[in-house]
Amino acid sequence: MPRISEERREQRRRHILTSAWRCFARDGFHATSMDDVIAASGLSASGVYRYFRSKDELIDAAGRESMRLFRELFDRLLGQRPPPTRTQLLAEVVAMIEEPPDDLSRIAVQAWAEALRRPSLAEHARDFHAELRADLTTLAGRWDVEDPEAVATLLATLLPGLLIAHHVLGGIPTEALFKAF
Amino acid sequence: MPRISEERREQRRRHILTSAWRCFARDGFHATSMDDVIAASGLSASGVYRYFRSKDELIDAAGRESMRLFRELFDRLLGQRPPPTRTQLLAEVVAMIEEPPDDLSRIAVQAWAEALRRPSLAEHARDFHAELRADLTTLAGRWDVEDPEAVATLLATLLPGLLIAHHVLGGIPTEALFKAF
Amino acid sequence: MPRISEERREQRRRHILTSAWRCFARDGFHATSMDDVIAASGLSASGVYRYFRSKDELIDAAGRESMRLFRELFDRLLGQRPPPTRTQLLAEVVAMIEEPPDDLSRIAVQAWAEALRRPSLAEHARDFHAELRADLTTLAGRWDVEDPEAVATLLATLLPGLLIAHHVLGGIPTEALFKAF
Amino acid sequence: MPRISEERREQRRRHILTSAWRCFARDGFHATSMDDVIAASGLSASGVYRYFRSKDELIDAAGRESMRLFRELFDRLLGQRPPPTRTQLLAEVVAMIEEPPDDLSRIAVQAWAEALRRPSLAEHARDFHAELRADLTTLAGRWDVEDPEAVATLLATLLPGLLIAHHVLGGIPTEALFKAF
DNA sequence: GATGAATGAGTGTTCATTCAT
DNA sequence: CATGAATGAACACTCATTCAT
Repeated sequence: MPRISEERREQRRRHILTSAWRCFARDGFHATSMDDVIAASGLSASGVYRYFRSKDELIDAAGRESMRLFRELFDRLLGQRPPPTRTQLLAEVVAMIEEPPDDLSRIAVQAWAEALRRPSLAEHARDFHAELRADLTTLAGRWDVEDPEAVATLLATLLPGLLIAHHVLGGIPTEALFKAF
Repeated sequence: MPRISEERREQRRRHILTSAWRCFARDGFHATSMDDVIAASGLSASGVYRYFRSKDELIDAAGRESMRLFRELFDRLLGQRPPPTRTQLLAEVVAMIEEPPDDLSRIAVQAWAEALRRPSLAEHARDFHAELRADLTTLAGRWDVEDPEAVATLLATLLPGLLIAHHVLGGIPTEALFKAF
Repeated sequence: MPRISEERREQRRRHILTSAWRCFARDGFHATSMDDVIAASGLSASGVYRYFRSKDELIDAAGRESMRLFRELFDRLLGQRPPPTRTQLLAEVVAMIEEPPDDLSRIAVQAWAEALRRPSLAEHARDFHAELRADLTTLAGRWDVEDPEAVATLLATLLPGLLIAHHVLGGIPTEALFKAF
Repeated sequence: MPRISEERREQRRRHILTSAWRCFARDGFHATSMDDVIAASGLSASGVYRYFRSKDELIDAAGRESMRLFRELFDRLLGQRPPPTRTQLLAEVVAMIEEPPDDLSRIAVQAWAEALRRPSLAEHARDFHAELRADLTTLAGRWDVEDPEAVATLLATLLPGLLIAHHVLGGIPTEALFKAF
């Protein structure tokens, strides 16, 4: 029987993950040391290691969390009533990315890079992407498009480029995308 | 007078960069140690440091090189006579990404992630992207599209997604993109 | 009044010692962590610490126990009726060592090494050895030997070598010892 | 081409091994930290690691060295002209053990214990023991004994007991052994 | 000019033990 | 009385980089 409730345990885990999150978003997975995470969490080294067995586990959890949060945001977007039009959807995705804080999308960019060498993250990314495409397909079914699935795929494939445009290239070229899309 | 020496110097520099390249593509920038690079180059530690003052400089150079090589590939594509149609272009970009070796695109993914924290790389990425858009715009001018610049922008923004789809998501959904685009 | 409680206490203590024993025999005193012992015992950390104040105390207890058990085995051997002859005794000691499980003798070897730095264990080892020599002397008095004490001493001194021969050197050279002894 | 001569390299390696030796003799293999060894050597951490890839490698080397030194001592004893008699040999072995410094024999005791869990050390111990028995057999051939090999085996098997008697039990019972042997 | 031995600061992780609950 | 979460100090080891030769 644990002295700490399951709830409290989960809470602590989230606290550590959040602390790591901030470090990861600022410095990247590898330029963040465990000491950075430990200091940010306010716990002791072994306190952190009780909840995450290794730095890798923490990176994994952060990467997955970034995709989970993206799903949540998309779920909200896709669940709107009345369903957004094509233009509205793109506008809202862009707004979502541009809206501070941008921790989430910074970590997503790194998670994709990290997925190159970390099969567990790659798998998670695949799942995320598949679900996203499925949902977008449903939504696109309501638009006046010839092939909803194809349009959904294009949108989903565009996503990484939007993040990179925002963070690296000086901004998302919203106007142009509206016109071309 | 030191003409040959200058040439040799450049040659050496490229050799080191190529050696680092292989390591970076395999393990990422941060999981690659300078010792890895030094061993791969076959030179001595100080031999490497004579040509690159720090690991950061090497990462920078590798990131820039990845963009330079991409430019080269696009230059070839865009310079074709007769100029490729919209569909042809997309097909050739996909073919270029899918064709081994995939070192180049692996490093590009990492370079974008690294650009989040490294202004010099971000700047370079911006330049690359601007040039790419300009060239694509010229090309798109020949297609039957309403707004060539918008189409070029869409294509350029799509690029990161294509790389990630290839490396992480199990393949580029070529068919769907053809239809939607 | 707390009679039963006292009994239970002793029982618990033995349970912990037995659990530690298994770990120590497998991994040695120092490559065994308290967490290993705690996990093996099935108790909580503080449960274990209630019975043994420190790892050192546990090592001490295990070392002493190994000598106590050796005494028990020798007591049985030496108490045989009719008393064993010289050859029989050696044979039985060898049989005792070679008979699995060999936890006991593995720990004895480690206890001697540990006794180099741990006066309390050294003292215990001295006591054990003195008693062993005394008993063997009594027994040797019945044999046809010139100096029973000398023979007993030789036997007692040989003991570590027998254990090491068994565990490290690939077996006790029984035949040769029989001839020479 | 190394900047440091092969000779100097070997010298440094021996220096580190000697520094570790002192620590190991005092505290045992496992209660000695690499920092202890590093401090004793006067080098930096990575300086030590250039010569020994891990603590395990250092323990191995120390264990082997202890056996090598024992061989050297025995070689000298066994090479004496005229060859020692039985009694002389035993006396000299005892003298050798009792003569300070006793680092060597302290480490030997620990090496045997360590050999329980470290096959490489066990193998080395076996080799050492086999050679020792062979040499002793040759020597015993000159004595007036029925079975030289058996006597040699008894002597070799006795060795661990002598060390433990010296270090742990308060002294080697020389007199008794002389009589019984 | 080129070498590679050497470094100090830092890495991720585990340790024996305690104490709030 | 018993728990197991928490700790601080230590652990073995690696890093990017420099400099005596």
